[in-house]
Parts: sequence; C-alpha cells; structure tokens
Amino acid sequence: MYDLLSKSTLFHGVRADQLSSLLGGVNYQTKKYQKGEMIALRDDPCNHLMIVINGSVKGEMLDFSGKTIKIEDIEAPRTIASAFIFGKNNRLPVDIIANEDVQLLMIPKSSVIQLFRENQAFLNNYLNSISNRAQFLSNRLYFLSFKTIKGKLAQYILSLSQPGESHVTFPKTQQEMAEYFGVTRPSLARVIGELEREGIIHVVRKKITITNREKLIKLIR
Amino acid sequence: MYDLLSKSTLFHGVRADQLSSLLGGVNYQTKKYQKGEMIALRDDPCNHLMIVINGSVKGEMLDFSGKTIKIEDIEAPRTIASAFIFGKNNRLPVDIIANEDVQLLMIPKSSVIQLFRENQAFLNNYLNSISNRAQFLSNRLYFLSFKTIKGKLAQYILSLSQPGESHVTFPKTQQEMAEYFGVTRPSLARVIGELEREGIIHVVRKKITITNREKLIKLIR
DNA sequence: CATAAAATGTAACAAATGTTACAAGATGTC
DNA sequence: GACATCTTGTAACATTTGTTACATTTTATG
Repeated sequence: MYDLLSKSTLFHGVRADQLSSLLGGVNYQTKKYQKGEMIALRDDPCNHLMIVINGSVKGEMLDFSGKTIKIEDIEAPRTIASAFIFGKNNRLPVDIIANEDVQLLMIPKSSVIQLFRENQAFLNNYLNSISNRAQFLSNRLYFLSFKTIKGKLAQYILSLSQPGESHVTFPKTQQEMAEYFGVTRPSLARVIGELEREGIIHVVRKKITITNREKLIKLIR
Repeated sequence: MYDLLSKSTLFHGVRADQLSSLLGGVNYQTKKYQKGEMIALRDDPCNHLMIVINGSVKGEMLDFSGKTIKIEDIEAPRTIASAFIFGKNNRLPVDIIANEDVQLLMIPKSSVIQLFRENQAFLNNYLNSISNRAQFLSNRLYFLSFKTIKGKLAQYILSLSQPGESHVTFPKTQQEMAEYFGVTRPSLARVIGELEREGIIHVVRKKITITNREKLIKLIR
C-alpha cells in the first residue's frame, strides 16, 4: 500500500518507508466497498480525507428531477474531494459510488491536520492539490465566458498555437471538443466550416493552418 | 494595521497582539500604490501573499484582442489570489490594478509557510479560504451547465426555495440575475413571463410564488 | 411632492444554436 | 480486403437567444 500511496499526488516526495512511520502516528482506516456500493452521499459532512488505494469510484449528482449525472471518475491513487474537508460548507457536492470493488484509505480531518504539522511535503502537496483544482475551475469558467461558438473556437485555436507558428493540431475529436465547449457536434462542425469559408483557417481533419490570425483574434469579442 | 488584519478572513481568530508578534518573526513588506497603478501583471509568478489593508483593487483580464474585462473588485481586508501561490502554474490569471490609493501587505511564500507552522488558526483559515474558492467555482460551473434560460431559472428558483414553502424572493435585480446567468436582461424577462403564462409561477416584481412545482422540476432537464 | 434614475414588461426582428438525418471518409480488426 | 465502427461534413428546419427600442412602473433623491 505504501508504495502505491507514495506515488499519489498527496504523498509525492514522501518515501514509502517514511510514509509507514508517518501514518503510524495518526488515526486512519482502510475500508472496502463492493462494486455499485454507495460510499458517501451528497451533502454528507466531509470529515475524512479519502484516498482511492485500488479500484475506482465515480462522483454522481442527483438533480431536482431525480436524474443522475456522472460528474467524474476517480481512479487509484487519487484523492476524493480534497477541497471539501475544509471550507464553509464542508459537504460533498456529489454522491460517491464504487465503480468496482475498491479500497479506500480514510484519514479523519484531525489526523490530516496532524500530518500537516509533521510533514512539510504533505502540507505542500495538499495546498497544491486544492490550488490546482481552483486554477482548473477558474480556467474553465474563463473559457466558458466566451459566448459564441466562434469565440470559443477562436480562443481555443489561439491558445493552442505557438506565437510564431500557424500550424495547430486539435488534440481532441470534434465530439470531445463540442462537449468541452458545451455545444453540439454538428454546430461546432458548421462553425469550423464557416471559419474555413471566411479564409481564416484551413482545415484538414485535425490539422489546422491559421491563414488570417488578425481576423481570428477579432472573433474573440 | 493589526486591528484591521485580525478582522480579515486569513487572520480570523488571531488577536491583534498575537498578530504583531507572529508577523514580527517573518519577512513582510507593506507597499503603497496610487490610483490606477499596475500592481501585478497577468502571468507574473505569484510568490507573495497579498492582503489589501486599505483601499481596493481590481482584477482585469486582457483577451487576445487586447480588450480589458473587469473580473472582480477586492476590498480591504481581503486577500488577492490566495489560490495562486501554490499549485502547478502559480501565476496570476489577471492583471491587478489599484482602484484608488491602496496599501498592500506582502508576505513571501516562504514566510507564509513559516506562518502555517507557527499558527494553527492561520493555516486553517488559509485552507478554508482556498477551499471556499474551489467550492464557489465548482458551484458556478454546475449552475452554468444548465443549457437553457428556462433550465437555469428553474434551478435558481428551486435552489432558493425552502422545501415546503412556495414563496420565494429574488435576492437580485433582473439585470444582476441575467449577468449571473450569462444571458441578456430582456431574454430573462421573456422567460420569466413564459413561466408565468404556463401557470408554473406567479410573479410580482421580486416576489415569486411557485404554483406548479412539478412542472418547474421538469424544466431542469 | 417632484423629478430623475433605475428596474421592469414587452414586442418585432435578426442571429445563433440545436435537432435530426444522411453520406462519405478514416481507422481498426479479423 | 471486407467489415464494422468511429469520425467528419453537411443540409433543412425548429427553437432559443440576442438586439433594439419603447412604454411603464418603482425607487431614490433633493
């Protein structure tokens, strides 16, 4: 277990043998859940740090109409909801369900705080983890603030392109890009076609050539 | 200064006299900026914790077309970008500009880490602060995931309403709600009117009565 | 109370996006 | 190479949202 944990984001830089003595000093449990079992409910107070040791879990949300929406998969050795142990409303935003037979390491909040004191790397990793999450979400919101598909596409292409380079390769399929943009696939394809007809880009499957960077930039607002 | 700081989120629970000796042990500077002055540039590495002691600053973003967009105002005694000192890409996502004559407390990252070790409340406050930020952003993204104005409005009204209570009061003007939804004001007004005509809600200015909760719930997806 | 400013209701029209369906091109597998 | 599957291109039409403009109501201010 320690070998695996020392590969996880939170214990990065802590050697397996250090880990054993570190964890020896605090309370923790490992728990097993079977495939499909409910691990935690949305709005449960989140008093434990939960690390997936093996297997994978998913976060699901119930909307008012009762439909479930999968939010994300979390695979070993990742951490569940590290941003929800602290904070004003320390409750899970999602239901957590086992995708398969899974083993979790659960460390109570008080022990997490103790680990912060005892191991600088752990504290640092933890801060990085929440900060990365906030940065990721912040980027995502910024991207979604572009209202039109053209605007999003222009921003997307420009953010992929190196300053002096007019060739860009889409790292996703159109379907994935459409999901990332929050639009439908045919709509995205149409807009790509429009940009091509307007002489702004040249497209061959995933290979893009920017033929008029100024016009592309103007599309952003 | 200490009086003011002990009222700030990050030093909540630390008495002014404690604060003086706490800060005495670490490096920090106070800096003054005049109205309109640029405090930090987007993509500057963020190596200092910055707390607004008096006055206010704004975060602005430059898009590719060079237009500036105001992101938010930060007033004393709040903290600037606490989620950007740590994390993979510890760079500011925005330009920081003084709204008026302003005084900032700047604590280098290494001293922040030292403060974590010396004062449990400060560490706790810091974790709460970045966790709150992540939770706020996460909520915002969830809300924006509702595609239509009707869906957003239904989600918004339902999230405001107490379980057994059919009366709700909008806490914002239509203009503010429209901005929060990311749509234009007339479009929002139109949708409110539609829901009323469909017999789902009854509206008198900011006072809403839910007359058909089931239909409202169905609108969400 | 008078007035200006802000907020709201509404309509006609334009623009953007979604929906659905189908064809054709790529890609992997046996 | 033949086949199934994934991916892309495209079109017609429906729906949603934005734009602009104006009238009306509410709220704030002197």
